[in-house]
Order: sequence, then structure tokens, then C-alpha cells
Amino acid sequence: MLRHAGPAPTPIADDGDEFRFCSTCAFSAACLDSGYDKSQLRDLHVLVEHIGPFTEGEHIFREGDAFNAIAAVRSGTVKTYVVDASGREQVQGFYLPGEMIGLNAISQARYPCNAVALDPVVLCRFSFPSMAALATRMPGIQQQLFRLLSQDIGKAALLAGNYTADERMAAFLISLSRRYAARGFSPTRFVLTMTRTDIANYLRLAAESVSRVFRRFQDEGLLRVDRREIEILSPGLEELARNMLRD
Amino acid sequence: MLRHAGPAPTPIADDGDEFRFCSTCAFSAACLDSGYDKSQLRDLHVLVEHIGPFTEGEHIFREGDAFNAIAAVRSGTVKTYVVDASGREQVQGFYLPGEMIGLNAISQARYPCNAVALDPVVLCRFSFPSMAALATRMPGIQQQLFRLLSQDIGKAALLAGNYTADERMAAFLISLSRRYAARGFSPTRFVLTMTRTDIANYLRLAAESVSRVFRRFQDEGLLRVDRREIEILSPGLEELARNMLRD
DNA sequence: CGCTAGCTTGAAACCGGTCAACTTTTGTGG
DNA sequence: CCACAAAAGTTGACCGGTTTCAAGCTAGCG
Repeated sequence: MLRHAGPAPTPIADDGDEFRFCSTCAFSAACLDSGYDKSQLRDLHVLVEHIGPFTEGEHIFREGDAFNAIAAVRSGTVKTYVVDASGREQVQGFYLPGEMIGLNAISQARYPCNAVALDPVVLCRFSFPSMAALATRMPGIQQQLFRLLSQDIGKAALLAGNYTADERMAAFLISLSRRYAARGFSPTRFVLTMTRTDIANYLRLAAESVSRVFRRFQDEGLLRVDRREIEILSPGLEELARNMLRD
Repeated sequence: MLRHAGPAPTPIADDGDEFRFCSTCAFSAACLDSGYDKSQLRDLHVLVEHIGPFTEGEHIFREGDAFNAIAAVRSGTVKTYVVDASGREQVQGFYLPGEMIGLNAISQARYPCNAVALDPVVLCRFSFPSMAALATRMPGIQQQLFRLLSQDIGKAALLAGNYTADERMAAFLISLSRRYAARGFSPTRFVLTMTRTDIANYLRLAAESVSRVFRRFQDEGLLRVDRREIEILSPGLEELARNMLRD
């Protein structure tokens, strides 16, 4: 249930005249753009809580925990997963800074999966009941929530599709590239924060297959892989990913 | 964009004292249960529109159409799908009476997939902008929308998992069984409204594999299959499905 | 160091896909 | 209502992409 971890929540800066939201908070833009007055911004502000850092391997919530909050990743990477009846881990997603976790918990009021930090993670926690209440007064927030939820349906559906190992791997890398780029990082060079096994469980492959696909991509000049470091070398990779990402 | 089809929309009965919602409309319960006054119910009422019937094979919306409404299936079955770059159909879901289509279109304001009737289909259409506006005044509706959206994330994630052909088929049948049961139909006997090919494209199998799995299930005494008619014979099927559905 | 988790590589097995032929059902027009 | 055509479904033989199993490698860390 979005346990507190590490130091006590950092108080959010409030210099009296200006509200400052963390730059990675997905709601910031929506709120600041919508021309709300200061008291409404304050309402939003007070229900945001910065929590963490969580250390690598530390769980943010576990399957079955009571749902009370969604959270935006502020820094680090979060992996969500379930463990199926035969003990195999199914990775449901990786969440980078700016992305929202916990949205799939609303319907059951329990988190339906586990969330774990892959590296030091700081979150913006939003009490969901408060957020929902506020959303009735600030339509922009409601809209933004609807959008985020709807988006996640689409993301999950992508992964459900029927694609080859190469296509899924390409789509995975291109997706990371775009998401990093959107945050101002290089779209061609980045570091994987997850293990090969994590990637495999996400892409429905064996870890060995992940290894082999990396090697093949490298041999074909699409990619440079050095341990966890990735460099995308050729637009051929986007071409491969296109089938899945549809553009 | 949720085209009108067939006869003009049936006017919704309004006998002056009592508002009657279609029994399959997913919002009915939420609204009627929440103790709103009559004028609010009227507000909800006027933005619901019964459309159809759509005939078998007729499209309800197409990928790229401007999004303006979500809809609850009132009768019939709707299939949603996309066509990937290599021309193969990827079935994203089957929607039975009481289930909601179009939720994944909110984020982009365009339908990201096609929706087609598999048999005669009647829908309850909800103008989404109106619904969202109303949701700010009726928190129960907002809640219900959040729940529906969140639920769909989970459903999509299920299908993305790594399971065998047998597990996916079993989960598919058990899911249908439960959904029919929830609507008051027999959980053990029902008729498939989709072709083997549709099932295959949904479960990421070849149509031939669907045939073979049906035969094997039948030989193992789990199932009776006659053409499109299904009879679930053994709890062994649920057992198989458990891995995926997490019961 | 030397242990361990993560990763790579090769060989063999297998699940499900593809191809091809055929049967059954459905739909249509004479 | 029958005849025929087209669509849907089934079955068998073969193929191939991935997995599995086994062995060894590498880097990080006590």
C-alpha cells in the first residue's frame, strides 16, 4: 500500500507565491496549463507526497495490498509483475520517470500486482480518494485521469499482440528510446535498468532468447550492446518495431 | 464514430414518475444505487441513446474514427481488432451484453481499433463529453468510470501473459462462462458467437490449433463441442484456467 | 581473491505454425 | 427446394522459432 520508505516525506517547497510541482509529475502540466486559481492549485498540492527513496529490490506495493494511492515515478525505474500459479514471474511493465503506477488497482481497491524498485526510486504519491474528490471540482484533473487510464489499456493491449521475438524486442527498445527522449535523454544511448530475465519475462521470451536476439541485432548492425548499455545504431530497428507500435 | 444503424434510436421510456434504464447498461446500477434525485437521473438519462441493431459484420466504429462516445453492449457480441502492418488481424476483445466498448479511445480522442458486430447488436451509447461533465456533479458516475477503465487495464494485461495454448483456451472458455453466468445464463452451456479464426486471433494461435485444442479437451472429457455449441463438463477446465485467471 | 548472480553460447527437443487436402456448413440464386 | 459456391472447420505431415537443458563465462562485490 505504497509504504513509506527511507527518510520522511520531503516537504514540498512552498515559497508563498509560487507552487512548484516536481517536473516529472504527470499532473503538473495538466494542472498548470488549465488556468486554475491559486487555491485550487494548493488543493492539488497538498495531496501530493514525495516518498522514497526506495532501494533496489525494495517493494513499493504487493499484490493484494489495499489500494489507497496512485503514484508518479519521479526518478528510477519500477517493475510491476505477478507470479503465476506455477511460480513463474510475469512482468507487466516498466515505469520510467513521469509514468504512473497503481492505475490498475482502482477497480478492485487492491493492487493486483507487485511493484518493485529496480534502482533508487522516488515517487510522487497521490491519495486516490482525495484526487478523485478534487477531480469533481477540477475537470482538467478528471480528464487527465481518464486519459492516463485509457492510455494504459492501449499499452497493455500492444503487448498482448502476436509478434515475433525480434519484433517484440525491437518495440521494447524503441519504446524505451522514445520515453527517454520525451524526458530529455538521448534516444539512441541509454542504460537498461532491468536484467535480461526481467526483459524476457516482460516479452514472453526465455532469458536465453533475449541474449540471442541482442547478439543477432548486434551482428546485423542495428544495435550496440555492452552489458546494460544500449546504443541504437540503425533506423532498421524502428522499422522492425513498426509492426507492433503502429507508427 | 458509433454510427447510427438500422431504425432510428428507440426513445427511452419515460412514464413521468420512474426512469427506466436498460437492464444491461453498466451504469444503471451505479446510478440507481447512489440515491441521486430525479433531476440528476434525468440528466444521465438524456445522454443515453439506444442505437442499432447492427447486423452481423457491420462495423460500429473503425480505427482512426473521431471518438465521441463509449457504449455498453445491450445485446449481441462485439469484436474489437486491429490489423497489423503485415495484414494479420489481432483480435483485442469480445464484448458481451453489459460490457463497455470504446474506453481505450479516450486518451487519443480517436478509436485505436475497429469494432464489429458478430451477431445482431444493440448498444447504449453515452456521449463521452456529456458523461464526463455529468461525472463532475455525480461522483458515483466518476467512480464507475474509473473502475471500468481500471478493469480494462487488468483484462488486457491478462492476455499479455505467457501461457500455453491450453491455458489460454481454458481461460477463454471459463471467462465466457463466468460472464454469461453473471448475466443469468448457464455457466456450463453456451454458444460461441465468434469463428475459430476469431478465437485464434484473440488467443495468438493458428485456427488449426484452436481446432486441435478443442478436440483434445473433448478427448480428455473436459468439454463437449458441437459446432459453436460448448458444454463445459469438468472442473478440470477451471483448474487449467486458474494459472491465467488467478481465479 | 573467490563466490554468486547475471549473462552467453551450443545442442537437442518441442510446441505451435504452416501447408495442403479434405469435409462440413452456410448462404445464394436458379 | 435443390445445386452450387464460398466460407468455416478439421485433420495430417512437416517445419521452424523458441524453449529447455547444460556448460561455461563475466563482472561485481563481500
